[in-house]
Amino acid sequence: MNIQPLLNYIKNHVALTEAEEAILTSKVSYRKYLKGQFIVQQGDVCKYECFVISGCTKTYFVDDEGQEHIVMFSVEDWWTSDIGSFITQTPADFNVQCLENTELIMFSSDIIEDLYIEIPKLERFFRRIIERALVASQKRIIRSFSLSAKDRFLYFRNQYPQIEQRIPQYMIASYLGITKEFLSKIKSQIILEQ
Amino acid sequence: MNIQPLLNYIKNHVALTEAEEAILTSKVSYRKYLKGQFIVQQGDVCKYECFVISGCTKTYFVDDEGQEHIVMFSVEDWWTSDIGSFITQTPADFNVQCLENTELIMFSSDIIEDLYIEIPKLERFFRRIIERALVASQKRIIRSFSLSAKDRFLYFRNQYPQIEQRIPQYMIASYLGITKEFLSKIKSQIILEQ
DNA sequence: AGTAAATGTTAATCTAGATTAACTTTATTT
DNA sequence: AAATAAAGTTAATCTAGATTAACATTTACT
Repeated sequence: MNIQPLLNYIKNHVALTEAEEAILTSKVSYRKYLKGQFIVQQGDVCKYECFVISGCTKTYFVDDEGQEHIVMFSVEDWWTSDIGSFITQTPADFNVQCLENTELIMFSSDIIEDLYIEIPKLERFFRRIIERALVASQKRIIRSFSLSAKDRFLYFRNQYPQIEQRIPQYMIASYLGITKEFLSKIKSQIILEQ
Repeated sequence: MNIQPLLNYIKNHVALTEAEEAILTSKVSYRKYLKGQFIVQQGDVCKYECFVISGCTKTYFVDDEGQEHIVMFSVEDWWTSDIGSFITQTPADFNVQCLENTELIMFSSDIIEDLYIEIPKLERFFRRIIERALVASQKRIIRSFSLSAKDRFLYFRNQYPQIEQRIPQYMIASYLGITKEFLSKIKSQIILEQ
């Protein structure tokens, strides 16, 4: 089990002692998933918050018309979960599926509460992570209302050039809230402009 | 200073002792704003997270074309702030303006860090508040991608019937990401259907 | 290598919602 | 009670992006 990327990541936010790192390491679990497998399925109760060690996942939901909408991608050093389901222990709105073979560190809902008490610094750490996620989510709402599809795509390409490379274009279109045909049109338009 | 609504609100999440309530009360500040006044202005660094005791605010930003986009409304027992600016102490993206005379309890960025240390239960409290806000924000993204303007309006009307009553319609249109003319059309369409 | 499946492109047509503009109704101020 | 401003409505026209469908290219599988 390779937990070092998580420890490094935590180090950027709070300083854990070796003893605290040992407690953390003993409580979390490690798991490998294959490409195509589901970490969470819509309707299940989500039991884990997961830190991605390697690989890539998509978080999406299927609407009443059967349309798939991708809400986020997660790659190395990102988190993935249906946090709404996790914190309330109610059925998940989202599916989390692996787009590549993926290694995760998993925090179960039971042990995370213990960890908050044993290592209060971790409660601070998660508070900060969630604050950042909230800010990012609010900014995404702004973008969805104030930018055209083309500008949202350019923003995405600029912010996550690595992700654009490893994910099929029709999934990026879904993430941007447009059809794959229209993204194709946008891309050919961008090429013509250069 | 009427802090009781905040203490009641906190009670729903964590149990504070009388001593802890006294510490909290001594550290937060209380302020009244008049209708039209700004709690935060785009470009300023946001110094406070605010709990609304009475009144109503809108949080909005102005895009490059000068268009106003309302991100949220806050009424009694809600929070208001530019949380991105608050946590990073960088210039705010948003304006927060009072739509009515408004009474607030304000947590400054300095004292909130002290409070987390003095009363760790408050760090838990804020973590949970922020988790909920994140979930709400993610669900709003889903709705913006998967629902038509009409369905977003019906959802809003159903979730926040009190807010619909006290806010001008053109602001609700802005919150929904549509023009006031189109909201007007939607409403007359809904009336015809009944 | 050859076939099937997955992914991406192009173009014609259609529609939800924007824009513009003129008008009506409701609040506010004097 | 007028006058003025703010808020809401209606209708005509326009456009960003959806839908449909046929085709092209890339990737994976036997």
